[in-house]
Amino acid sequence: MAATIKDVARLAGVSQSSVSRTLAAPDQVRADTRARVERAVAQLGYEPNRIARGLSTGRTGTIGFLVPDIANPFFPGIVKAAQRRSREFGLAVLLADSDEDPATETDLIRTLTKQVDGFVLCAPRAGDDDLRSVCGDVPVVLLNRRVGQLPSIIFDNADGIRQALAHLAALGHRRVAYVAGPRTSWVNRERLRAVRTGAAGLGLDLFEPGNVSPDLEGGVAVADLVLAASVTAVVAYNDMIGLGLLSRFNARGVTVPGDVSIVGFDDIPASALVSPALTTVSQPKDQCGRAGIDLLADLLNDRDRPGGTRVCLPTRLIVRGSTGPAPRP
Amino acid sequence: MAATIKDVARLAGVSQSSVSRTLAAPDQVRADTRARVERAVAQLGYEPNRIARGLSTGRTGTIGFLVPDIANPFFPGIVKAAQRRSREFGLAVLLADSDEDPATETDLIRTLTKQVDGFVLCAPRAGDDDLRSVCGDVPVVLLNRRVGQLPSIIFDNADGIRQALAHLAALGHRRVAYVAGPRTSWVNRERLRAVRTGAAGLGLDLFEPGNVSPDLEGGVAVADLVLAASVTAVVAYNDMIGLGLLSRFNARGVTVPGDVSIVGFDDIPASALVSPALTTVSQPKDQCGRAGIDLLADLLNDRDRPGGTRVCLPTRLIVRGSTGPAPRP
DNA sequence: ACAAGATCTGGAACCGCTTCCAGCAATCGT
DNA sequence: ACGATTGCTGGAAGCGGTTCCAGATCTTGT
Repeated sequence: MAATIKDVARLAGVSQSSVSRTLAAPDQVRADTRARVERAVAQLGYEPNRIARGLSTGRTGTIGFLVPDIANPFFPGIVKAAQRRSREFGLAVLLADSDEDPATETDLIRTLTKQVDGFVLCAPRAGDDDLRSVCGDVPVVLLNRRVGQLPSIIFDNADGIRQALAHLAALGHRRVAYVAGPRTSWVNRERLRAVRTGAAGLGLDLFEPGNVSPDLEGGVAVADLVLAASVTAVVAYNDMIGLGLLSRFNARGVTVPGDVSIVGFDDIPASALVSPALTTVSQPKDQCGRAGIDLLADLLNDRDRPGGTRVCLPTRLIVRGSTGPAPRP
Repeated sequence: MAATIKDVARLAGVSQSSVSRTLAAPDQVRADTRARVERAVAQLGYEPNRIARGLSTGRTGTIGFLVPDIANPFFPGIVKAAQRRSREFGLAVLLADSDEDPATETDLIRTLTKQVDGFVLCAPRAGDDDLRSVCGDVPVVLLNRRVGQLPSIIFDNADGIRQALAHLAALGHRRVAYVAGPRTSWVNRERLRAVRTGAAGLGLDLFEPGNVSPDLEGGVAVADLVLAASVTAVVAYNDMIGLGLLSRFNARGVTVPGDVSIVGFDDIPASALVSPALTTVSQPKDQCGRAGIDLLADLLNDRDRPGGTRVCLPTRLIVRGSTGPAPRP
């Protein structure tokens, strides 16, 4: 059995209180008491039981990290960074995967809420109101989603889209398609809006084949529609759709970027591996995960943040092989 | 503030004990008492505080799930399945990422060990003895690793390799390379052994360029060595190495599978997306994650398992575009 | 050297729940 | 109808910490 605070107290010849204090507020105990306690702690290899501590302090030293789908290549990078940062704060991470289902999501939050000090909700699928009601009970940081004034870390989707469109325009493209993701996705709405204003600003002719599921199949399914619309370039809601387009174009003998250019969004690992490699908008995922934990940690210690509680991270266009000059008509 | 057991007891007009019993062992309380408690529970929306329960029962309802690198595409699928299964058991999952470092790994296990009921260690990097010592304190299930008689779920690496070599032999390949992964990896040792016996059995000439890191760079770095050895096919320790080989071959104008065939191992998502798509040995990852939780749950309830505590899951060769008939000399 | 103040310490209550134990009521056998 | 089981229930003692409070000890100023 592991040593308890009582064992330490007995060995050191002091009271439990003193042991507790030595650990929590060393400057409140006399040097020699502290020394004896520390010796006893070392000798017994004592480490406070976090569960017990949690019961009396109401703080568990654990945070909940919720993702819609950990198997989606967009998320592991964020989780990893968050994980690493949490460890630096001595926080453990309770991972929850909602399987893209809003009901499961709120359910998970509800059941986990008493075991954690706070939540990081990564691209939550639940509605604004549900999210707001959750945040009443426990500190929450939103990642890749913004709801009112709630603390959040987002990427500069609009600027990413702007860069992508400017890149295409510079290559001589005049008519481009935007393949939208799920209608209910906050990020999709952001990107869609940016595409519309961006296209208008650059004088681009915009074709919108509608919303598809944000995976390979979605891209494959919409590819022929895009082709029939005689665009010379297509911007995809995300890389998976972009890869689906690429795959279907290849299959139909449409050359990329000779006949049509493709730009994705997210810079998932696979995008660099296909050929031609996918031009895409990259987001600092590790920074996002890290900043999410930083923000939550500040919230937990109700520290004020100089930068405010709503962070926007820059995006960057990565030009690879899938974009090239527009073909001559 | 959330309702406590006291509130429920007061409202129902019974003692705390009865409330507790109603929840834990309903058949030990009289029907009408139970009914009153249940009504009070419903009315207050009471849910027992797991922390408090954990303190008195010594069980937290949480399991630790440790991976070497969640950003490695091999793991998210397993984590996801494990996650889903845990939820069915009412278990929460504490995720830990060791960053491929054995010391971090044992450290994580040690610090988390008092917050969890048990661990699932996914492809642990620590040495056998460290692992054994951990398992003394807390129930542990090993995934993709076997250490003595410890409970474990592994894939049938040997059979996967056998299938891959048989496939190549059938295509007329006579001289093949095996690009080994990290020397310290248990899985690598398994696969290497299987390659040697398999090649001998099939009368294949085996070239071993040595160990490389199990990522894209590893594959790229070793590609020229493989080529210089005039093999017609190469089996890679894993898909990332396989993709690295493919990429370098492409760059050098070596056609795949015209000049040389490539077989990977793991069937990560990207392998299906590249062209030619990578022939690879697939492992039932979701089954693995699920079985890991099942096994741990049995251990936690010290149930006896009919199947024993060491499970071996089948592997399956997925033939794609990267393998073809051996070129005529 | 002594009172006032500051510093340190131990006792005890408490966090929310489980579980042992004793007691009481209802049931049973004869 | 009576004692012996059996079935339920409430009280209370933990689980392992933290923290408030009162009292003991040590400084300090004079």
